[in-house]
Amino acid sequence: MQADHEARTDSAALRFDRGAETPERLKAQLSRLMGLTAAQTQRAAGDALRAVGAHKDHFVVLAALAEFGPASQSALAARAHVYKSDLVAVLNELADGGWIRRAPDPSDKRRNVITVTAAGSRRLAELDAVLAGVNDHVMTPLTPGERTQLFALLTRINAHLADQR
Amino acid sequence: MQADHEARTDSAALRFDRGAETPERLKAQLSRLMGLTAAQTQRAAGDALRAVGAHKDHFVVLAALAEFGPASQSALAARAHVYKSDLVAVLNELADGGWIRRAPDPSDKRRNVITVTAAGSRRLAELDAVLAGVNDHVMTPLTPGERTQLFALLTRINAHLADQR
DNA sequence: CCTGAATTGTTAGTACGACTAACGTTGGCT
DNA sequence: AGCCAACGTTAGTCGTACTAACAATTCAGG
Repeated sequence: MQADHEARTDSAALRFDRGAETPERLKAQLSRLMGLTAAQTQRAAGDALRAVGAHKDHFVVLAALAEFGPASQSALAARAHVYKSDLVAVLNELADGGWIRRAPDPSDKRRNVITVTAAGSRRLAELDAVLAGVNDHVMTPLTPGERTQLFALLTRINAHLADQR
Repeated sequence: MQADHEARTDSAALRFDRGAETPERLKAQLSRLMGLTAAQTQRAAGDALRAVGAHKDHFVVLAALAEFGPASQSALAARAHVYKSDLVAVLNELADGGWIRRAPDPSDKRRNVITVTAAGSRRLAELDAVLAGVNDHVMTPLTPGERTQLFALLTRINAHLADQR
């Protein structure tokens, strides 16, 4: 057996329509199509980030820091929508890479002030480029107009569902 | 505090664009938009199924049985793309509801033959209706033409990504 | 200024889905 | 006969979303 040189798992299990092998009823389920396609996309993004030693939250946290400036961990958790408990590990990893600095806040000894380093800014740019590549790869079969359309349709659905209650 | 009468968690954490609160870089990531929207959709589907005491695999397995006829557990696992290890629990639940029968195969004592009961057919129709309602709810803001388009775009992306290697 | 309540970072743990490994039983093959 | 493959089942890993509890610190009110 020599079957896993680069795909982690099946990769065909995420195919929505396998012709006669796929029950017709499943082919009508948008939730399934969206779920599978999102899983493919996230796997692609996850793999690409893993290849450079990062993962999703690294990008999210660096982006939040870059755009909103230094923050305490709980402010950061709120902004990046990462649980403060999970943030601890993310910050440890980012600090190990030298991409952020975690310093005690002199004005409030409960707080840490998180700051992006110069290397952190470069790292963010790197991860941004990686993800741009993934997005492009995912949307390869679509024309520019179709890409815009897809983005718009998903955005409307997302806003609609988020507005519920 | 009295804030969780029916939403299991945040529900706002799945919003893609929170205006000024959302870092601009995140607003360019299709993988994020797709992931969040798929999560919303799957949460809606999961909640709706849970409300009638079912979950995703119940539907998938019943659909496969209904369209391909009685099968052994491993055949079913292959067709429904459910791991045979997980299928055990699903079949236990379906059997408890009286929706399937699990009988030993007389011609091969290793096998169980799984059959849908009449109640199982009705159950499938019920779950199908529940999911149709969810799909409709999710796509509320879209016109019929847009719904078709979204389906088509996602289908192309899914096929493209599944064809990789 | 003192005491109780709230906040901060952290550790630990739950819930759940996707996925793998191993095992006893049975069957087909030669 | 003997060996390997397939069957159903149990158990366990891994990753991610999410909650609970806790010590340290700060803050507000009497």
